[in-house]
Amino acid sequence: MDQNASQQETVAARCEQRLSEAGIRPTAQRVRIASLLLSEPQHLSAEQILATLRGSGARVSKATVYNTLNLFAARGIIRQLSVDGSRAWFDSNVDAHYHFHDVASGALIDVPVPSVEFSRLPVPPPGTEVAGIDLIIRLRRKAS
Amino acid sequence: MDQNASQQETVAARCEQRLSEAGIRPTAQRVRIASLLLSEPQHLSAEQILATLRGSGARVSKATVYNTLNLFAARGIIRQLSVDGSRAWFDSNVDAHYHFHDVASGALIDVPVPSVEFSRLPVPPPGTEVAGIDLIIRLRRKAS
DNA sequence: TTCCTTGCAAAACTTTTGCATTAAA
DNA sequence: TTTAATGCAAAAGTTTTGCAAGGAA
Repeated sequence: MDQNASQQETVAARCEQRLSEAGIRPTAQRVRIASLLLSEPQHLSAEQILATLRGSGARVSKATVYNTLNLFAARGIIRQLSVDGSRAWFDSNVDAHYHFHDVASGALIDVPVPSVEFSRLPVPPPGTEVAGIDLIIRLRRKAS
Repeated sequence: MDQNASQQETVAARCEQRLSEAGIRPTAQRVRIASLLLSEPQHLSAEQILATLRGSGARVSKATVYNTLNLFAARGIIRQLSVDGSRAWFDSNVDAHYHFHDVASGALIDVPVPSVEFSRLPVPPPGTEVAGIDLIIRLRRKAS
């Protein structure tokens, strides 16, 4: 067994366990989707995931990809991002963090929590409380 | 002439001028869309605008609504928001500001700039600069 | 006239859903 | 065996586009 294969097996096994812990039945498709997303922190669209899986020989349907991503997001295994309205992005980093968005290229870059500090935040309207803060710093190419 | 009619005329006239200043030919449809949006700070979807205009007897097509909203957004007359990925929201307030988003009801509430203060922000990646900051504070119903 | 805008319908995309089939426990 | 997940195709929802007709300069 070469190193790549064993590495993938390790990732798959870890994902399987993580899904089980979340009460999600670890089917072949779900483990493959989880392995793809959770191998490293990244931002992927449903179509990208479908194309990547099919490109690597997996049998997966579009419906399953969407179902799975929604399920993962609902269980807190991934996070769905609204960046530009054209499509949803799925972030494998569920720890609190923010984003740079390079408008020209569409690239998303994680911004760790400690690099943003709020010295003042508005009081939520009566009867509500803050559930989360989505911060997107839009970037353009510097002229200079 | 009653007060309402004269008020509407004033709004329409103001919108017409604003469009002209932006180099946009103030056609009947554009003025109506601008009047609706710019009468007060608000967040509307394309469908809402279409329905409202048709409900008040205007002859407007869906294509024109979308074309017009995109045009206005490109010229900085309105601002397009990505809140939840389901559809675009158009904000008639183009001054810098942030938003509360009541996840349960979908409501959007403006947050004025002075009520948010950043004491630390990340340095943009080399070759880029900050074009804008989108901040959405998600709200849930308070349990207590 | 000439150019721009509109309306309509169709197309393009992304995402969801219904249902028969298949796989998991 | 029983329940849940998958795949396919179709549907649904939003937004864009092609093109003929209409309107402004």
